[in-house]
Amino acid sequence: MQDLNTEQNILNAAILVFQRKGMAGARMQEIADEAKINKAMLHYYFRNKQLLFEAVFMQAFSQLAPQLNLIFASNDTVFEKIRKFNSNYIDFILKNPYLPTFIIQELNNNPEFVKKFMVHGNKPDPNPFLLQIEKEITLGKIKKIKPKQLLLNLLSLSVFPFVAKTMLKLVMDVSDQEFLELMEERKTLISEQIINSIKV
Amino acid sequence: MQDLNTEQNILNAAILVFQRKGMAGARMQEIADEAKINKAMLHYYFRNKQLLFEAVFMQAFSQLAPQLNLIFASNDTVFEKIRKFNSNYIDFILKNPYLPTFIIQELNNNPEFVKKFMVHGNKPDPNPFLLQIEKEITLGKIKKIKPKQLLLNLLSLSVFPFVAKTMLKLVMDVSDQEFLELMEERKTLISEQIINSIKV
DNA sequence: GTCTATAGCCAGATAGAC
DNA sequence: GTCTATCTGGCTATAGAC
Repeated sequence: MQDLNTEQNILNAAILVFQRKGMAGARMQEIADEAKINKAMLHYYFRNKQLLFEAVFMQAFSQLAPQLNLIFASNDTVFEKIRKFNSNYIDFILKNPYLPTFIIQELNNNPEFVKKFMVHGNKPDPNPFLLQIEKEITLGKIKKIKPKQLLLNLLSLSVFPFVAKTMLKLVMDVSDQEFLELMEERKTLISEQIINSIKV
Repeated sequence: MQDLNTEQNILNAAILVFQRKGMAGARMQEIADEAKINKAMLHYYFRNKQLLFEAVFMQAFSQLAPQLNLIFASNDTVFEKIRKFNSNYIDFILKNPYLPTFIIQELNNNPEFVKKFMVHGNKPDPNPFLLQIEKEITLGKIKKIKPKQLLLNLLSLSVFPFVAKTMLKLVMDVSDQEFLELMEERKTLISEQIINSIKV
């Protein structure tokens, strides 16, 4: 796992630390320790903290967006997309549980900065999905609802538990194991609830 | 609005800055500027940054929890609680939009620290609500569902849009005005969707 | 490419006059 | 209680040997 590539090794360590502490709270020394290399190496490879952070953020963000667009832009029906979204996306987040929190946190602390990454193929584009919802409503295939509200519901139900995991575990008194089981169950639970709410 | 009380004046300024930048990113100078007082005053009143932060966090947290418990512990039916929760809680967050993000962010960055506040009447306690759901399921009043999943749905649908607001505005191309309208609509929209999903 | 040593800066904290 | 001036420590960043 080590030394395949010092640069990727640093990135992996930086992801962990930036995710735990955020940009401002992260320490270059802690990243170096995590990567088991010398602190000076960080500067050798990434010049400074800001650039290292941007590399980490870029990598995180560019994983998330295409994943979303793949589903939004496919040829499936709205029902199928909802099912696929929950199944695939929750799976994806389970494998990268830090991503949503990290992105939302840094986006809140530094909204301007993030817009830099919102270009080319990196921007999540829900428009195809929103237009499709309009269309299926007109065709009488699903109940009337503001497309953005439907999308909000979809995102809220699937992403929120991960963002608020620490709080939820505390408040609802849930173990890591139970949390995983609940998330596993949600893959289908949420889909059925949403579909049920718009089924004609 | 100023000088009523220097201590509260500082707290108000600190809330703003800590919310924008988080504990690590916040600067004592920025808080002093925001409060239009001298930096030394911060130390005079709150001794150090950590204690000032704890005072801010405590104030934020102790607003949120009772608000929740009031609804969870009332004598209403599950349906009524769901309606009240969405109406009251979204209203409350609209007036304090920084609260959920702030709490979730600092809780993620420093899980240990937060447990200090999770005592006395300050801990959100969803148990009465969870037990009530079990009971109404047994009585055949609502469909079978894991109580925790229902609570997760409720919290997700109402809180997530606020936590992810910056991201959502960017991705869904929504103005502040439109965001408010969507949230206003959600007060009833969400309730009906959730109730619909568990109605026998 | 990797390391040690250190420069330089910035932010939290305090001393002390008023 | 409020201010100015200043100390101190910690952290980013670089110089330079190997």
